[in-house]
Amino acid sequence: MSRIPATERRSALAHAALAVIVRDGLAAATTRAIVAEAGMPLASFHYAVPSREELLSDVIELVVAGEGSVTLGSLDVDAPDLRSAVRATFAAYLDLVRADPAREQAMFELTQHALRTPALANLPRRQYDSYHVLAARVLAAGAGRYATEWNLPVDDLARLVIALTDGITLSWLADRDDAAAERLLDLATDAVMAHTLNGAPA
Amino acid sequence: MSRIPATERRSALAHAALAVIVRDGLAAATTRAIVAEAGMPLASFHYAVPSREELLSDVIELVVAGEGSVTLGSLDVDAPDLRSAVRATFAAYLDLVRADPAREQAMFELTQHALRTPALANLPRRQYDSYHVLAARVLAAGAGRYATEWNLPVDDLARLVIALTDGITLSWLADRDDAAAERLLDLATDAVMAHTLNGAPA
DNA sequence: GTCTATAATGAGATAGAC
DNA sequence: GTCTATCTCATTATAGAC
Repeated sequence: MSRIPATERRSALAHAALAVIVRDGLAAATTRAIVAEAGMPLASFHYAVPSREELLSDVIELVVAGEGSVTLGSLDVDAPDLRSAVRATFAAYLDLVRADPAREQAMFELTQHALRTPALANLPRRQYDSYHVLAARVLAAGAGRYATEWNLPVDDLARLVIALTDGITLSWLADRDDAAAERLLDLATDAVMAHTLNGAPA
Repeated sequence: MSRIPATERRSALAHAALAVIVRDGLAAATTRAIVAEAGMPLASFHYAVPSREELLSDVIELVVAGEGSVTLGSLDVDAPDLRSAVRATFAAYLDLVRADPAREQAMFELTQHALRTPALANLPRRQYDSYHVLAARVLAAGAGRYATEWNLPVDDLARLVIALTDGITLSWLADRDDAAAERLLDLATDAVMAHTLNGAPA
């Protein structure tokens, strides 16, 4: 494990830590588990990072930078209309959650940890800012593509989308009820589509 | 600390643990912190409870039983119409979160912990069931009071309400943006009111 | 039955050999 | 610079005095 600069090691440790947190949870992400994941000796940890808390800060930076959460590039371009595109995008997101539930759980765990840690307490704001920015971009692109407009600021609608997304995720994680989740996707779609200029009736 | 039956001690420990988790987070809820909160000597812990994990199971039972989360009895009876009542109820909930953010955070932490622990993995389902039942009851009562009907099964709408509630809570916890939260309450109200029989335009 | 005192374990962090 | 071996501390859990 020689010839690797400290900054690269630090980054490798952060990625390894995220992998451990996703697989086994935040509580299981001990320094030992992290270096084992990274294939490094234990002492490399404090050679590259001052403390475990600082590494967790790095991990949350990864998440804020979008490396942690599943991301959707844009509204489904194959959909015949905006409503279908919105529905398909919510559905695609839920599919990603279903395919890797532990990943979304890890995001929540990291957010909660940051909120409890004074030195990290400002990170969740940036994390949700990045979510909101992403949602706003997707909403704006969708309106443009289907020649529609939203009847309120896209930032407000973005916050609704992220709130719905979190709520969809948490309820599915709790009860794994696919049928109920599908019905919830319909209602989430309605909630968004109610704010097109012409009202967009179902 | 004498003459207290083991079952009462166990219950006292669970309540003390919940208090510690709310105040300092789940990671800080060590056996020492819990017995200190309960005013008991350390050895009482394993006299009343086999292990820390079993006590956490008790704590989640408290939450499922409704002792943990803030609960709203019914839709605001002073509201002039159903829309106002729904808006006021969402607002009242957000006020409770704002008054005691750590409590809602603790609920999320306990849910995530349960999902990561095989022996507790079925508890979040019951937890969310109880949320959904509560929401369904409030929705049904509200429709009755204002002589309206929901145009879909109240259980489906209840799931939307809980999803919105979780989303509202998480976004506010992350950025503490009161103004944005207020606008989100408006959109959440719209989302619910879109499903009254007559469509209930804003 | 209750609690003091003490294991036994696993954690974060470091000294010092190479 | 790198890693083996170790330190120190906090944790869960228990033994044994009263």
